[in-house]
Amino acid sequence: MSLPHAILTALIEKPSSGLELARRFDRSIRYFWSATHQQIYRELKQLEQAGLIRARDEEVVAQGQRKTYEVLGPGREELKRWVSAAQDLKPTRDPMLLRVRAAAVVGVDGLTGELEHHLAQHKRQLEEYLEIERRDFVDYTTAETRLQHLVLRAGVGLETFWIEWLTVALDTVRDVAP
Amino acid sequence: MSLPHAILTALIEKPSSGLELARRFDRSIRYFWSATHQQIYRELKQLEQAGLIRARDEEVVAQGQRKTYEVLGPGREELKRWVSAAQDLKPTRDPMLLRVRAAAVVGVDGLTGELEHHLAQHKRQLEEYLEIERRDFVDYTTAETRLQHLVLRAGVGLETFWIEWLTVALDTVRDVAP
DNA sequence: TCTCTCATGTAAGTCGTTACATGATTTC
DNA sequence: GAAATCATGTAACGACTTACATGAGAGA
Repeated sequence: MSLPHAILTALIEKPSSGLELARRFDRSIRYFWSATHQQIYRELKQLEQAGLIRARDEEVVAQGQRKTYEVLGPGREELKRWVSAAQDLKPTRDPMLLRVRAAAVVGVDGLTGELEHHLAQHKRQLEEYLEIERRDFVDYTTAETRLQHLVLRAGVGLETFWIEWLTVALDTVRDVAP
Repeated sequence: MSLPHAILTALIEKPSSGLELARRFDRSIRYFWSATHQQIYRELKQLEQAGLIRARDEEVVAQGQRKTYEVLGPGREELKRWVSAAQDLKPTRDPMLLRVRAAAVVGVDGLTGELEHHLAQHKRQLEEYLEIERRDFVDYTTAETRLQHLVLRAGVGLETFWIEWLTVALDTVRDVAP
C-alpha cells in the first residue's frame, strides 16, 4: 500500500500530470520507490475516486489531454496518518543472494560475470547519488532538506555496502573455482 | 522468476514435502527469499508438471498425504542455467525511506516510534545472524560452506547498515521536531 | 468422541509487468 | 502532410497476500 502514498508525496511536492509524475519517479523517486506510468495512471484514478486528489482542469475530458492533479485535504491527512502508522519490515527477496546460495549446490560456473555486472551497476548508482549530494545538498538547513538528505544517505550507504560485498564475493567465487 | 529456483535449491540441499519446505523457508531461506506455503504448493505443482522435480511416493494420491519431492536432472540443469543468466538489478522499493520522504512534506509526527520499532527489529535480526555464524560457521573449508557464509555476511552487513542509518535518522528526526 | 496438529489445497483479490492502443501536438 | 513525440489509457498476465477448506492422524 505504498504507491498511493508515494504519489501523494510527489503531488504535494509539486502538482503534476500523470506523465510528469512518471518522469519524476524515473528521475528521482525510483531511488526508493519505482513505478511505471501504467501503475501511476491506475492509481491516480483510484485516488481521485477516493477524494484524496483532484484534477485541476476538470473541463478537459478529451483523451490525450493533460490533467494536472493536486492533493486535497483528506489526501494530506491520509499521508500524515500513514507516516506514523505501525508497519512491519517487509520480507527480504534478493535474487543475487539466492543465486549464490544456489551456486553453493550446483557450482559457480558463470557467476563471476554476473557479480561483475552487478558491481558495475552499483558503482554507477553510487556515483549518481554522490553527484546529487554535491549538487543539491551543500549548505542547507531546513527540516525538509535534512530529511531528504537522510534518504539519500541511505542510498549511499546501501550502494557502498553492496560494492564491498560484491568485491568480497568475487574474491571468494574466484577462489573456490579457479 | 526466483521462487522456483529457491525451491530447486532447497530440494537439492534436502528432498522435502511442501510443509517441510515451508518450514525451512521460514527458518532460514526467508533471510534472502521469503515464501508462504500457498506459494510453495502452487510452485511445486508447476515444477512437477514441467518435469523438473517429482514426488517420490507416487502411489500416495489421497489428500492430506505427505509427498516428498526430489529434483530431477532437468531441474538441476535449469538451476545451473539460472545461476549464470544475465539479470538486471530489480528496482528498489523501501517503504521506510518513502515515509521519511513523506515526513519531509507533511511533518515527522509519530515517526520516531516507527523508527525505534524498526531499529529494534533490525537489532534482533542481526543478533540472529551472528548467532547462526557462531554456531554453523566456525572452522569450515568447503566451497559450499564458504558460499553459504558469504550469503550470511550479506545479511550481517545489511542489518548493520540499517541499524546505523536508523540511529542517525532518529537523531535527525528528534532534532527537527523536538 | 473431541480437539489439536499435520499436510495439502482452493479462492479471491491486490500489486506489478509487459505489450499494445489512441488521440493531440509539434517538427520537418 | 508525414513522422515523431506527448499524454493518457486498456488488456492480459504473473507474483504475492490473505482467508478459508479439507482430510488424516494423535492424544486427551
